[in-house]
Amino acid sequence: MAKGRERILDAADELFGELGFDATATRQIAELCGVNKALIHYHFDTKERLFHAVLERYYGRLEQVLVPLAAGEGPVPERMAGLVDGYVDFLRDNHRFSRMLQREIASGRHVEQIVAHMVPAFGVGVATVEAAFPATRGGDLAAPHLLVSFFGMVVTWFAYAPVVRGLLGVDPLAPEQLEAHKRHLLRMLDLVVDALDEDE
Amino acid sequence: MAKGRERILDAADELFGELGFDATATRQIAELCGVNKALIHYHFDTKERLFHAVLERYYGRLEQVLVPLAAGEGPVPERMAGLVDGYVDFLRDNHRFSRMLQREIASGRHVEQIVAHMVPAFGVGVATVEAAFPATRGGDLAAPHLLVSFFGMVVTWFAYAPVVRGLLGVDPLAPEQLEAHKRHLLRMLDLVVDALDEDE
Amino acid sequence: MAKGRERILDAADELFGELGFDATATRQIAELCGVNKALIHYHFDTKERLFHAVLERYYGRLEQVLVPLAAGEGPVPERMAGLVDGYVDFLRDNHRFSRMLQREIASGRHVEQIVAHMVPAFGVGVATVEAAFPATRGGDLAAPHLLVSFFGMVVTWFAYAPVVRGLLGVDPLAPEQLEAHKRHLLRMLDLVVDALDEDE
Amino acid sequence: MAKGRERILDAADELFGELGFDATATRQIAELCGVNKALIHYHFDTKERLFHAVLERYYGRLEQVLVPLAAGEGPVPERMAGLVDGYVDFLRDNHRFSRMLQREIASGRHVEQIVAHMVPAFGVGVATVEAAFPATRGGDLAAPHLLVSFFGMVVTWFAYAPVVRGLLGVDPLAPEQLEAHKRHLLRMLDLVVDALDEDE
DNA sequence: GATGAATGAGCGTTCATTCAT
DNA sequence: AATGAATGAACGCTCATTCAT
Repeated sequence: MAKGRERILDAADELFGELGFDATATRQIAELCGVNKALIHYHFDTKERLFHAVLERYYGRLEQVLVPLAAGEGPVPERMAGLVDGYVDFLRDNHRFSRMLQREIASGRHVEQIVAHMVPAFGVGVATVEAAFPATRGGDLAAPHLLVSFFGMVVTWFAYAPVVRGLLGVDPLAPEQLEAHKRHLLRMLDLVVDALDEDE
Repeated sequence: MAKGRERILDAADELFGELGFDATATRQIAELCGVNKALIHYHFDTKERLFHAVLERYYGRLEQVLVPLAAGEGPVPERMAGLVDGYVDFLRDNHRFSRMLQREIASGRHVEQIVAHMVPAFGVGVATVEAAFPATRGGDLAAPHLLVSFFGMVVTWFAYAPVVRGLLGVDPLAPEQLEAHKRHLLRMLDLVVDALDEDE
Repeated sequence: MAKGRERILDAADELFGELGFDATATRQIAELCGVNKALIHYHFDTKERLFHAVLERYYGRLEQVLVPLAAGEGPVPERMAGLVDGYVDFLRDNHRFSRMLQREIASGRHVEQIVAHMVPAFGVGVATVEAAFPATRGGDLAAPHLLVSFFGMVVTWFAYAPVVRGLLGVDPLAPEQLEAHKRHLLRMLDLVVDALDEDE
Repeated sequence: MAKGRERILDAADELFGELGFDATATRQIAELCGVNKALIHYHFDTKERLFHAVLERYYGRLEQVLVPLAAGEGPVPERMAGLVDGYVDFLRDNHRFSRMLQREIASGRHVEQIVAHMVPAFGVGVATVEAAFPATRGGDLAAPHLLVSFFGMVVTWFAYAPVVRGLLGVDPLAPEQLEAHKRHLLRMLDLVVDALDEDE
């Protein structure tokens, strides 16, 4: 059975994502999913470990989406575009994930867990880009900077949704806006790939 | 007089920046600057308003730095580069500011205050870019997307410092790393400006 | 179970009755009955609601005593005397109740709750007196004034116990003094009933 | 000058009377009369002594009203009626006084001060009644009981104003209601005096 | 006479956690 | 697997009071 466990995870996901780790009380989680507060500790021991489990569930889903895209057989620039595309779609379908990430990273907490998941992905990314464009190693478009910049461009659009909404007057998470931003990101990628090709 | 007020602001800045709003207790702030807990409430009324005052102090400094750069007389691309440069320098010298921003924005709190400061700056930015490159309006390199992307690229490097450190094995906030990233950002800007020039 | 709940109620009764709502700290209540301070909020949510519950318990007891006396079959004057008698006895056995009432009513707080309990009793009282002595309606011995006066005479003896003690040099709550005052009240009632009979 | 002293007393009177001793903060008093909080302590030392001064001012006024009425030359029953009349008028013109009294007496605080003022008045009252109606000494209409009862009847009407308002649906402190209650009290006094005359 | 700054003690309340059942 | 009762620690905040000016 263990139906309670999943319901707790869902409620914790919602509240941690919406309010943040500190601002979420275990009492709220228990109330939201209709179980006793003590049951949370029975299943997850501490609030910290419950948060860990929520993050872990997200990373499981994310890797299921990104690994096939990264491991594809096509040319590198197309796979990079596919990853940007897939990552935007994933954040759109898991809109609380990016906010959770931003908050906790900036808080310096749970960073080990996040880094542990990012390091292998990042390693593969750097290796792939450097294999495709060996001349750029160490240049202004070196793989590590590129990856961080694209990661930043994608995630900022989601994490800053409330700010962007206030600035542009439209909902940055609405489908047409997301598509527009995706086209923008792919164009940026094009510019970079063209520059890398020239450097070659 | 009012020496206590400044000392409280300094301590609040440090703790809010390091731990976040929720994870910082007024008791900690009082202990850090050696004043009585009640004095915080005497000067700032609530913890919320103290945080507000800390942010406000940062925005005061930031505007003092950015406004002259934005209002310069030179060609637009050079002013854009100057702004990227100045913003990176500001975040380097106020390394807690970007983390505070990331956290609170992602938490959806204090967003009104942040937006209130960003809107005018953003408005000027969009108008300036569109005046310099009128053909791009509405395209994949439209001013709003560009601004958000560059803002995201700059701030991510700082806010994700702990992650980047774990990934690269070097301190991303060390002078040489910051310079390298600045060159990367300026190169990205070059690519965009070139593309905009071609579109013209 | 729920042994703690009753012990908290008892301790709250004692301290609210002795010191008043404002002058009683939840910490004191917890210490008096040997439970943790947080348990009070677990069972009663707020200090306000705890006070409410204490009052409610008193009204439950009071109604159990007075309703049978009021609903008796005998002649009205005898039932009035019975009520004075029963009310004095009740206040003697629940000596903190009248002080709590005086204080909170005079403070204008919890008045809704008190009025909610008094209104039906008062309504029955007025109707009964007016049915027995119809000619007095609107006169100087009109039922509402009479009821307030007798209520005032009874309760003042208890609520002003410390003053009366200082004035008379004897304990007004000692059995013989209470009996003397009860005889006084019944004599006052006699005078009124005789006057009402004459007016008829 | 000492203008500040009087303004503090007025503000303290209003707030103590309306909210009670505990529920009134010195900060509120200072804000209400527009002086600095520390000035209260400069003039009155402690909150306790400030309350004492407020009460003292009331007793000064009350004695100025009642002493001439009690010391009159006419027959005792008429002087008793005059006292009831004068006391009702005084409480009407100083409507916060009775609430303050009820509250603090029931709280058992400031009782020494109150008793100190009541004892001489009470002594004179008892002596006068016993001189006029010597046969009643120790009976059911003995002077102490009578005085407490009439004091209770008068003051209850004022102190229980919120309750009476909820019960009767009219404002018990409105002029016509006060007059009606005064007539009621004088009628009660008549009944007692007639009974005392018969006992003679 | 009057003030702004500062304090120590205490407030009601909430927290994550534990435990017996 | 699940619960109601209970706890110790900490929370933001308010209090009457003090003090230097």
